[in-house]
Amino acid sequence: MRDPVRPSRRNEIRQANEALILQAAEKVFAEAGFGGATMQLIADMAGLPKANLHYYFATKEDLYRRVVQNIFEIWLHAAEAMDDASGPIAGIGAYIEAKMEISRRHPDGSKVWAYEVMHGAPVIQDYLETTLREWTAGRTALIRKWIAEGKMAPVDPDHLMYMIWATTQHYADFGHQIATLNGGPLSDAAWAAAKESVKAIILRGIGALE
Amino acid sequence: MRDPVRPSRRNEIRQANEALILQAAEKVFAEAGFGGATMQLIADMAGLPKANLHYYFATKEDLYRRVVQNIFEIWLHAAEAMDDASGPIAGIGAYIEAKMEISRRHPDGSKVWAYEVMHGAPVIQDYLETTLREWTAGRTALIRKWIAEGKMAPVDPDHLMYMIWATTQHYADFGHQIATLNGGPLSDAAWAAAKESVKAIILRGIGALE
DNA sequence: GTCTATATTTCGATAGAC
DNA sequence: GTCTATCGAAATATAGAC
Repeated sequence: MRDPVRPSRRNEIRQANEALILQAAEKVFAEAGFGGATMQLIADMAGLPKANLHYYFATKEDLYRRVVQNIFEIWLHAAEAMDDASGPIAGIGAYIEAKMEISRRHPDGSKVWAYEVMHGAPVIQDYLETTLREWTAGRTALIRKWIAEGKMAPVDPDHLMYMIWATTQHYADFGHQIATLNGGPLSDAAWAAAKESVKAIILRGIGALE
Repeated sequence: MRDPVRPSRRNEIRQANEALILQAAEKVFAEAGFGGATMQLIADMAGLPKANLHYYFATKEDLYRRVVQNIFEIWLHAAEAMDDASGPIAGIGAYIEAKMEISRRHPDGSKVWAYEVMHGAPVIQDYLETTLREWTAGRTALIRKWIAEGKMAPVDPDHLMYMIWATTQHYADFGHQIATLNGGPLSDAAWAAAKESVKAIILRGIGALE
């Protein structure tokens, strides 16, 4: 064989290193934005020489794009419980819980997404126009069905989705502000209380508790 | 006189140029973040040579700090209608309306604030710990009073404030995403509908409509 | 696949004529 | 107070030995 490293072994190395770099990149992009992040900082955090990053990801923008796509995929799967539910209390309640849990577990990914959208979505505009638009249309249709069945008040489904996104992601994107006002990071109990508060106000707000 | 420009005239020039630069800087910082913004871009947008920016603002960070302080001041004054109200329907309703109107009129300022907080508030941490904390304590005390008087449901005042901030600012910070899903920027009527949707869900959600 | 050294560009900031 | 020219630092990206 010309190559001492077998394809499968090489794939393992590539996958492991890509994951390591992506994890470091997510953190640095979240802390500094795309413009403020440097390949050197990402390399240091990953414990690799800077040139290795360019071996696995051709450009800084390619690396950034992968980080944004990751959080997007995670969010897309968060609504499966909503689709299976028979009504808004279980469905929207489960969706809020899932989104809150993602804010807690993946705050950096959420921040990178916020950064990307805030600056005009230069690298994921096509996702907004295709995948996200179709995904949203499906969920608002479900909400309209629940309204027609008398299971909740006739609220605007789009603005309801915006409120759920805004509120749940706020605990990630503005986590630093919340921690400062709270006198420190939210404890497990405080996170549970936050979930319940958000669920209670929104579910009552759409008339799903009566 | 040694100086051909009288102090008052000089002050007028300084004020006018500072305002011009701050306006351009807000737009560029909103579009690119602190790290992605360049003094050259800001100078081009203001129609001035780059060196003039350094004449009025010693460093890029000084200029950025002024932009962040501006939006903070605007938000602080948005709750005056809340303080004067006799209950949550008028008070919180007016606060939501004021915050929505600011998101519509100052989307760039809102984005710069979001950028700053998302990245750990390196230049306005002291504001969070002093002014914002005191301001929030005053408003949550007012909400607790309304709850004690039986004017609204016993929701957690802090999480209610987070929801109001998150939802209203979402229309500025994620305005690009909303416009994409909406098929274009929100019309006057769409903005009015957004305001009413947000008010309706939150006011019903805190039990202030019954 | 890894890493050192470096090419090239662009940034923030300043000097100095006007 | 304005503007051209430029310095020094730091960035992305690559070349090439191992």
